[in-house]
Amino acid sequence: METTELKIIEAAKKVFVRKGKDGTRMQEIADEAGINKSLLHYYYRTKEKLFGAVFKFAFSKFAPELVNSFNSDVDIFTKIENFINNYIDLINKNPFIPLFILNEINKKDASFVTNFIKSSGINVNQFRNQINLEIEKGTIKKIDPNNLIVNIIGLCVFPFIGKPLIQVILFDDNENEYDNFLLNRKKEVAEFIINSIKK
Amino acid sequence: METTELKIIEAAKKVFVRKGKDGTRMQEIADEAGINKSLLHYYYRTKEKLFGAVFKFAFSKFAPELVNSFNSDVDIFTKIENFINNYIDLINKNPFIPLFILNEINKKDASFVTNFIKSSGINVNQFRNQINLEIEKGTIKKIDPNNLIVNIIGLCVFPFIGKPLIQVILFDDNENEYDNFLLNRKKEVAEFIINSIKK
DNA sequence: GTCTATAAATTGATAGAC
DNA sequence: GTCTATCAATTTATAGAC
Repeated sequence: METTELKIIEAAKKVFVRKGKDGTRMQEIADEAGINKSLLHYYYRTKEKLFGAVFKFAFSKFAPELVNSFNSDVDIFTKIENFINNYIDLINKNPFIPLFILNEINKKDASFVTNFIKSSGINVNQFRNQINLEIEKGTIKKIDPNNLIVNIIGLCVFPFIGKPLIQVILFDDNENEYDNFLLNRKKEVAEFIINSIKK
Repeated sequence: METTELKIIEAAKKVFVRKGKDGTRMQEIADEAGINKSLLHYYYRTKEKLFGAVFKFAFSKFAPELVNSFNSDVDIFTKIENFINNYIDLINKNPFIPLFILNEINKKDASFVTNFIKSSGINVNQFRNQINLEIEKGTIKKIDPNNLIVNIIGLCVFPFIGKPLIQVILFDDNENEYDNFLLNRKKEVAEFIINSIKK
């Protein structure tokens, strides 16, 4: 099915994610969708509402993976490895969404962010408990669970949002080398984290 | 000294860094500086040129720290600890600059990024060699230097650009708890990395 | 539902008085 | 150097024909 509404939302995703809310022109979305500008307003009354739909989509793309991976019922090392594999795969398929989310969410006021995330169902308690349990059991070294969680996510996300910088500084602007770097990244991150926490 | 030009650039930094190039209005910079909008154009002919000055400043704030820390002549563990301490201090003093840089640089075309960074003098060869040497000597475990460098920087930067998200997800939107988390972060990151690479 | 035409508001930039 | 007034272009949004 290729309805107009679908064409609009797909085009809006492309342009908003690449250029941000402020940098996006309704005309460009219309061009990308191959339709008239007025039709955008017919389906989504305002730019703000269209942006809202795109933002919600972008966020909901990444939240479930977080929830499912962190709450799955496997041992801690497998869980960490699974998360890294799945999350980096996901970012690879949508490389511009993380920076888009981080950027737009930093502009929103606090209450919006709170309400939005609360309704997304992200909950890390199960994983937090598991980390503390493994520390008690002596499987892993003592570490603050919140710091470990931030480390895991940060190590997955940062290479993508920093790509233009890293590619030039570390790889002499060679995109092939950078793609190769990203290919190995899953293995490297998992190893780096496991090495750090394993007793 | 409180010249007009200084007031303008200070105001421009504040607004551009918070709202990005596209989200910034010349009027808002003028208001922030307490002067007339026309004066902005008198000193910096266009918005683009004023933005250029701000972007250059923001970047040059973070580049020297990278260069100096990575090229200093100390043992690898001290170097990593020093870098983390200095870099997180620096971000703490300018918490919105990293996301600003990452966001704007992702919009620029590749040749601009290349030329800009090349002229900034960032060079990681000394540090890269040191890592390889320590691996040979058996001081640290085998690890790809580029991955280690990305890990170090990412672990420092990510908690700041992800603050609004992390604060809600991990700290129930309690800002005090998050500030406390950031306070301990230097120690935690250093420990996490050293634990991972030390033999 | 989809288009053309146009309104209404915003905004970067300039001209010109002081 | 600094201001007021204003232009010119852009851009969101709507009205109305088909």
